Amino acid sequence: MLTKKRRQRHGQASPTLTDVARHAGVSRATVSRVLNDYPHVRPAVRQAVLAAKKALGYEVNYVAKSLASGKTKTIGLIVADLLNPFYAETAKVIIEVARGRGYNVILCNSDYVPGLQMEHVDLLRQRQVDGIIFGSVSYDDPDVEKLVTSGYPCMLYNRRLRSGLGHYVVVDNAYATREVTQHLIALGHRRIGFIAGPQEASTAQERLAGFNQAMEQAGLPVEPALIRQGYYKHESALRAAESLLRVSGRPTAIVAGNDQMALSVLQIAGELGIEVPQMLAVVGIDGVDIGAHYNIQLTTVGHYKQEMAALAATWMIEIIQAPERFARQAFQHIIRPTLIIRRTCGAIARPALQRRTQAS
Amino acid sequence: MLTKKRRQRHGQASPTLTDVARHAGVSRATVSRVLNDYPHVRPAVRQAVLAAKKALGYEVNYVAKSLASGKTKTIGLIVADLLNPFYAETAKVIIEVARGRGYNVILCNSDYVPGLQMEHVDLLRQRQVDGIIFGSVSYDDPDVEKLVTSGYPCMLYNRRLRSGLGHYVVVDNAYATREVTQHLIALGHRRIGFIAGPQEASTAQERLAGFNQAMEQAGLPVEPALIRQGYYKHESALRAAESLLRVSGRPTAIVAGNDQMALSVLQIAGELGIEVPQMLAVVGIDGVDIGAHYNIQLTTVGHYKQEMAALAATWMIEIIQAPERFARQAFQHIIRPTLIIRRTCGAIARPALQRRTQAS
DNA sequence: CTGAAAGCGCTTACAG
DNA sequence: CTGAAAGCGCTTACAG
Repeated sequence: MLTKKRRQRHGQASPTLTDVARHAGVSRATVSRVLNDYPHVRPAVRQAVLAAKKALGYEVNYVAKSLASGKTKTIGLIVADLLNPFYAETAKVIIEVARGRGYNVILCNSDYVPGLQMEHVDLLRQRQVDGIIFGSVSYDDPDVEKLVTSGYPCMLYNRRLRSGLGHYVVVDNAYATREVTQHLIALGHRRIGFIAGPQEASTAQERLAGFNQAMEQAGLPVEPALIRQGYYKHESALRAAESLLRVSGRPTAIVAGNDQMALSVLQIAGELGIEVPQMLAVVGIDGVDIGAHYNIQLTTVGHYKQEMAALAATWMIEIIQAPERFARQAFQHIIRPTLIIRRTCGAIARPALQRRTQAS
Repeated sequence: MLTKKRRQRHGQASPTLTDVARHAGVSRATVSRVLNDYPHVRPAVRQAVLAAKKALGYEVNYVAKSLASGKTKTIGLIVADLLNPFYAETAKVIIEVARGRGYNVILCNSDYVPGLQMEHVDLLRQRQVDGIIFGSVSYDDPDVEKLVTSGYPCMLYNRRLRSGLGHYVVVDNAYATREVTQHLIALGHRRIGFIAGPQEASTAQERLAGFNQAMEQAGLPVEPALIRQGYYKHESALRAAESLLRVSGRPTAIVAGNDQMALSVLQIAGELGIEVPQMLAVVGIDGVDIGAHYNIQLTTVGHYKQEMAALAATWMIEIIQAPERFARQAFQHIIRPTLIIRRTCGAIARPALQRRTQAS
């Protein structure tokens, strides 16, 4: 009486492929073939196997299958912060695209800490995930570079490596920031503040560069005193915005390095009694959903996050399934975003009512 | 020359436990023992194994370990909608608690579709996850009930089963809704509208019941015309709120079944030119982060989601690790939430500035 | 078209 | 305290 381990644990054991084979009177190899839709199986045999499977209520054990086949049909996804709507919104798309192709995703939060990210990478590799999608890679990260050049299936989205290595899908950050800055300049703003993301993020550097470009092209001075570090985090962005708004000769407009920090600026402005957009224009970047809310109406640059996430997931899976296709040629895609003009920039007197009134 | 499969794939193979054993001159069993911190191993042998591991750069293969040990150290988490901040915020806590105890989580999105949830359950079981945390179980769900009574490790949070089966951690929804409704009544409101969640959610039924209780206790009539279905979704809540606000004799206050729908009410009120809180009081339930934003300042019932998520994760793992402890006695925890008074209910003339000014 | 056999990389009683 | 052996539940060349 050979008791399977499972039998010991719960009262009853799940049937295995061996059980199905016995029930159908065929070999385990044959069962495996029909279960995996191999071509050359006699219809009668196929029917018998399927009947046995149904009779026993057999379900495949993916762990065993993974060990034998060398693929887990699982991908790891590392984001900086699930509380930043940008990551929640892109994670959702990635999870759904992956699911549509039979992949599950293990979600990890690096909390904007580069060290934590590598811990997750190690763990995910131990788990034998088929690939890893990074939402928050550091601009210079020797570990990730090594991983990428080793041929390990990786996909970067949102941020990329300074070296330019690896497969990635990003937005044209300099363009995005130029767009939004030029928009403010066109509205007559001259003293424009900027709240930057952390140095180690490519997005932060590129967005700052775009801001500087727009200012210079307009012949406006870039005052260091008007540039503050917000680290893409709510708390630090609050402090950055507050100090920016408490100086004498404060800016008349602020470009936030992302929507999350733009929300922080709106928070502080409100608390300080500085009316937006009458006394201060505020713009962000990312196009997170909440920015469209009536009480927020954040002007931003967006319309790219869904595409970015879908591309990242789709091509991650392509790379996993045919790595040789991508060994020489990296998949590198840059999306051009769209300026979304809403209320906080001051360009619109009152909100449009079209959509709602028509829906009534 | 026995080429491992891995060797065929990439240029080089990862070292296995067998390699470590050979390198250290011991058996694989011994390597396994030191790697898993078994007590009775001679210190010298332990050192040798650890040295070999380091020399080879060995990392465990969790898939093999899972197959042999029968545990994957992975839990499944099914939420209704990652775009609802409540789920993003609780998912983050669950992922972090799990990580602290060595568990990874596979995140699934049921999109409020009961059928999709069962698909995910089947997939997660095939993946041999050690347990499943449900964030959005249906009030009546024979499949989940069967799963729960079969002894499969499950944890429900947020919602529970009508049968009362299973381990769960929920908030006292009736109390929560009574609190917020009584608050509105105390402020003088008599015509109060309610936007309900979907029938199949225990939270929706309990919150509606709490609303009715508060109204009845105050001797106020519950007018069916003032109760609308919002399904916990933005789009349908928009429609529900709009129809509620366009009737003649519209309510002076609206209780939304959750914060997500309260945001929808604020959206519509804004678009219709109905000022909050002067012309309409709005309250929600959940205490999502964005509700605290200056531009929103949503009165709600909260201060429970972190605890709920942490308890769900912690006890899920306890149950996984000692199922016999919970075979007779279910873990069932009900959290009493706190009323959070902010601006949208009209109780506060102008927002408090304390925190900020003190921080300056 | 199908089966016997080896193998994936671990763990775990069972001896000693 | 340690090793030999069996086993976890699959897949995959290799024959036929």
